[in-house]
Amino acid sequence: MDQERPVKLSDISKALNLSVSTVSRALNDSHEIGDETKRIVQSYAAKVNYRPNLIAQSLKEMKTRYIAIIVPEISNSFFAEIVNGVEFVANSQGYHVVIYQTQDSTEREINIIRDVARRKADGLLLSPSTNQKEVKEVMKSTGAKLPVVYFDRVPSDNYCHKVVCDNYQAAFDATTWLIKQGKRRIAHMAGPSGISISIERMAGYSAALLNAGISVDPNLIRYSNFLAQEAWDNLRDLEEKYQPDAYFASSDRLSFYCYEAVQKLPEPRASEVKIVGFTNAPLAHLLRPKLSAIVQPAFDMGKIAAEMLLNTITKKNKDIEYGFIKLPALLKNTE
Amino acid sequence: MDQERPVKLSDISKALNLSVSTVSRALNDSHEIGDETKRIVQSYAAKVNYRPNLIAQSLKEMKTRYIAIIVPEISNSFFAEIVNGVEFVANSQGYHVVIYQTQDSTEREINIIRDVARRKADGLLLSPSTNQKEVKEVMKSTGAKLPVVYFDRVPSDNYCHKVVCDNYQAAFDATTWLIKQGKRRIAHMAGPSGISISIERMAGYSAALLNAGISVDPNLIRYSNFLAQEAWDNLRDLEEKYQPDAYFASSDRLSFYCYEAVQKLPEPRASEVKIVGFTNAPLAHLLRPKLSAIVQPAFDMGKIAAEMLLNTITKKNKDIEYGFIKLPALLKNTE
DNA sequence: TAAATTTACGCAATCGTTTGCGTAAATTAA
DNA sequence: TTAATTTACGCAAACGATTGCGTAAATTTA
Repeated sequence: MDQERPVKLSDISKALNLSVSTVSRALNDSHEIGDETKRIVQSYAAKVNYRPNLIAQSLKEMKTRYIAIIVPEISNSFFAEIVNGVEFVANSQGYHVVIYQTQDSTEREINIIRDVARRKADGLLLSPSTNQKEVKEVMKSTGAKLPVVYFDRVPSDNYCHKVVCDNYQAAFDATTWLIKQGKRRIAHMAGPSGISISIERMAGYSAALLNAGISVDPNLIRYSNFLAQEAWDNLRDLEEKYQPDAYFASSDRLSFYCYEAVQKLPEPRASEVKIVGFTNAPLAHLLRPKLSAIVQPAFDMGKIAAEMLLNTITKKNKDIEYGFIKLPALLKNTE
Repeated sequence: MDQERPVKLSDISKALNLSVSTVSRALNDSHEIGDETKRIVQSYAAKVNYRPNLIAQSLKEMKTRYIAIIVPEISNSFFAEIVNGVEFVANSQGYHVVIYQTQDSTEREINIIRDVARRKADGLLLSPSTNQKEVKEVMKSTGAKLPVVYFDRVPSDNYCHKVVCDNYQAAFDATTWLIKQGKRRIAHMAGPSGISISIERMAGYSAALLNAGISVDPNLIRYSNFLAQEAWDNLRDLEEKYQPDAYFASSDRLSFYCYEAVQKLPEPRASEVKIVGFTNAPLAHLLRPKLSAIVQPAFDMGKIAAEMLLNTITKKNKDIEYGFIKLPALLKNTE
């Protein structure tokens, strides 16, 4: 039953003295093939372990039955959980998921999008590190009609599918909690300015301060891109000049940079400065002193994003209706 | 320059009054096309943003220019780093990497291997959660001649490409270090029995004990599969009955289960029991008390595995020469 | 019983490329 | 000047599957 090369339809057709088209239809259980013939073909195909060549199928049908997801990095637990949610839904509907990493490089991101288009993925889940306009340009220039669902970092307009968590509320809650702990000089380690998550988290942070009668001090707000050096420089500068009594960190990485920097401070500051940050890392709750965490419902975000994408892929009526889902994020590990 | 659907060769050929074959050859810089024609075709193709359809190319050439990597889970830093190493090499050679997760399910693993074969990946990097024999069976039944490089968990025979770290030495060093810390009742939390890494790490652990004149106590050795519950049960049982003074954990997950279990113990045990475990998690070094870590050179393992795979893919002479690379792993975070 | 319909299959085009082969025209060699 | 070669292109098959259409034979209908 083993063979040297994959069995194809014409192998079966020759062996059974049937035409290729009959074999194809028999395997696809077409009504225009006799029951007896079907039985013969199907059992023979099973015996020789026939598997349709997916490339040929894809070329014919102009469908690949796979969706792509582009994330900054897979080792980030937040994105890993999203991927898991996506796979959960996609696999259950017979789709495969191809994961791409941009490592937060615009160049890589654009190349990947081009490649996804050329390989004719049926859809794309995207959390762009890049300028939104540029992404849409690239997408258009491929000429592909590639359905896209944005998640986490999303465009500001309403002409696209989006899945996010309630960044504003989460940032508000986190900052408010720090204030309740008696903190007043709360630094905000923000991600790159200009992208949706940074803007919303900043807004929540500011609102919480103002709500508590604390004015927003621009000196305590630092934007960092994805390079570790920039974050470290910001942290050192903050410690030297302003000595905040708490940090609110806007991403997984920034949370850990903050945590590490604070732990290196001399006591008693090291154990007095409180930190709360966005993170889905399962190890975070093992840290002492605690790193309080805003945990996003990443798995669900992935599930929902995949469902939206597959819906638009398989939809018959072409009138698009853009979806915008916002899920709550929870503050955890606050003793 | 934008268009509604992707431009294909025949679009260009019509627009320029040339045959499709001439256009194809011109774009591929064939010597049998005049310089002037080439210039015209290439500039027009650039103008209309022509990108070859990779599915059609793949079907024609029976090559897809992508390789697959199958890992238990991507959120595990060890595997994430391996993937990064693989992508580093593969991308530089024009290959794309498709990542699959088995979540340590045999069923998923087999389905994925089948799918990889059907989609005609040019090669496969595999760290099987599954019975080796079964994996080879499945591979054979697809009829695909799919080059494979195993990494981390590898078959015992020498008729395949393998990349591993020196598990024996690392386990020996880790155990020896614990002994030097004055520990005698060192428990070993091992992974599933029967797979290469478990066997080798167990051997290193035993050798270190014997080397120090300590007999190996089977009660202190616990095999756990990938389910958290099993590990927790083992840990509770160990604590109730034997109260080891140190733990040597054989994987990322087991390390953290151990760490968490120990931290929950009443003092002074919680701070006296020492733990050393295999982990590549960047957060591990932030833990206090320390979690000493055996760090595998995951990025390099990924690079080497990808190089081996791409070599066998692109090799002209068909006589296979199997490679077996073993890299050292380092004990870190031991103050 | 003749006509209409259904059943069960084969032929050939198609998806978008690549490539072996054929062939005029242009060039070189004899 | 004629023959041999090279240049520069087009035709058509191929990769492996799906599918519209055509058509004998079998069945049903009038």
